[in-house]
Amino acid sequence: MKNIRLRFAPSPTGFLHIGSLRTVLFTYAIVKKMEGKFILRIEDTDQKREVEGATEELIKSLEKFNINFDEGPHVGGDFGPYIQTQRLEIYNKHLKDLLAKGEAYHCFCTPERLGKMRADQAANKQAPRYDRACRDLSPEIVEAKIKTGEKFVIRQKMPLDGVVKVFDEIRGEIIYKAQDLDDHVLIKSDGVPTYQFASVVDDHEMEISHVTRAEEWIPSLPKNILLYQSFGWEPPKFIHYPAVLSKNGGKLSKRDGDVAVEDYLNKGYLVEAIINFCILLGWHPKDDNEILSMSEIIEKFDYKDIRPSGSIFDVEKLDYFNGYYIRQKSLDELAELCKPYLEENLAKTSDKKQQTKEYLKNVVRLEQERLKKLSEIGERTEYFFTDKLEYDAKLLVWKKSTPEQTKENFDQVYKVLEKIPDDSWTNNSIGDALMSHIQAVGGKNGDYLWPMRAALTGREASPGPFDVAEVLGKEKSLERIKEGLERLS
RNA sequence: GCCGCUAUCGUCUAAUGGUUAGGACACCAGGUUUUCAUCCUGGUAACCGGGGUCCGAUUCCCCGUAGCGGUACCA
Repeated sequence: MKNIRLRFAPSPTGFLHIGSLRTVLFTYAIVKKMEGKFILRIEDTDQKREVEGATEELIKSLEKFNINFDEGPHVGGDFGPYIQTQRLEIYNKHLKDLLAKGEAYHCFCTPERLGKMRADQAANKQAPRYDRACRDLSPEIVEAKIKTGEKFVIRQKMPLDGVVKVFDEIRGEIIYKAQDLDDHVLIKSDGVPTYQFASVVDDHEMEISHVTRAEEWIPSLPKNILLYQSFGWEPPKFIHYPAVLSKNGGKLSKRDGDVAVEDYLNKGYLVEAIINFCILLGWHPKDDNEILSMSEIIEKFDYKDIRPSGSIFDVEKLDYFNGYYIRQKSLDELAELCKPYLEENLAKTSDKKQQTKEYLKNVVRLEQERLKKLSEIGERTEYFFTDKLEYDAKLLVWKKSTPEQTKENFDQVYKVLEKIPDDSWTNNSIGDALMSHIQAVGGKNGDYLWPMRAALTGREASPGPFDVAEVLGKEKSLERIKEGLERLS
């Protein structure tokens, strides 16, 4: 039985894309479920597109999701190096083998010639494909051209007829006609291999048991399989993940919202929520229970259950998961997570009491069940930190009540609250005092509580008045009620 | 153009050769001793189209259509 070894093989071309994260998550779930090894390999054969520091950022991002590798450029391993541009010698060795077997050939065609060829093919409504002009050059000619310094690439020699049968673990057998396959480039003129060559060599050399990648790679599967055959290697299993699409069905791009994982993190999406949401894009647990921790995912994951069709990234459902996980957090942890988003509010107040950890926790507590994203905490709790509330006096009047009535009720509320001793200024005692007063005078709750809440917060919607009053403190609360009373005059 | 993949509520999805086609998000309504939120209850909402095969197709096959992907000395 072959060892289970899977790899994540990104190109260091920028930030970690949310679609790539789904790829990692799927792969990670498979590896852990099968108790295999997880390898990070950096595919940097396109040096032009490489972004400085991208690999480090990527690893950092993944660490936030608790995705760790058994082997990789940052942790080492027995199958290194794990960066493709450091493996050139390995590719060279295998290339010689391939050339000797006659499975690949030198091509001296210039980019100009190829461009013209493709233009002609397009004009004639033909499929653009290399015309194989160099495929049957004699060894002598090839050698002579190399000697004169002519630039060349190495192309894979495709079969001229017949079919190539490939197997994808999710979709089953796919059959390609050999005539539809192009003699594509294996080694570029600068001697660096293309993805098609490097990935096959590496997956073999690194003893990868299951190649996992996005479905956009399906068309290159026949070429890859043929390469394995040319080398005389046994191919691994191939699992192509369905695409993650944008709201309008296209590729998930910046136009449709955030695509970088870090953007979601910065907006205050929780790691648990992102994982839970992403794993459900193309996969579903058998028992219909969609709330899943990473360990539950690993326990239940089976790549055979991955759906073949693409799925749309619907941020509304992510919001739901995020709200859910925010509600599950302990207050201490949530307050800690909210801290960065509260900085702006903290800067507004000079009141020392409002800058204590205790006050922050109380404020966060009142918003915990209302929060969809951590980043909302600042705006939602602004009134806890400002000295002067800005709002229209009309806000204070409840539904069909009148300003006169409201004023009268306000007066009563003030008097009741005033009598509560400082040391028993709590949610419960405030509530008890007010409710029994309202009952005694035979009033309606809303007639008293709405204006109180509005005066305390200056908002249409907020946590309840007793809660807010408790957190605000007696002095501040009375001050605001008095101010509300004045606004009505 | 050529090649390939895909097709169940708006979205993520489940199941099935005979079912009232199930769940989740969103949405709507009601309830939870003030608003918002939470929570609870209920509701609206789907088998892409056409042919076959079959006693019977959402399910199997073919065709079409649509979406997506590939068609680079990018990955």
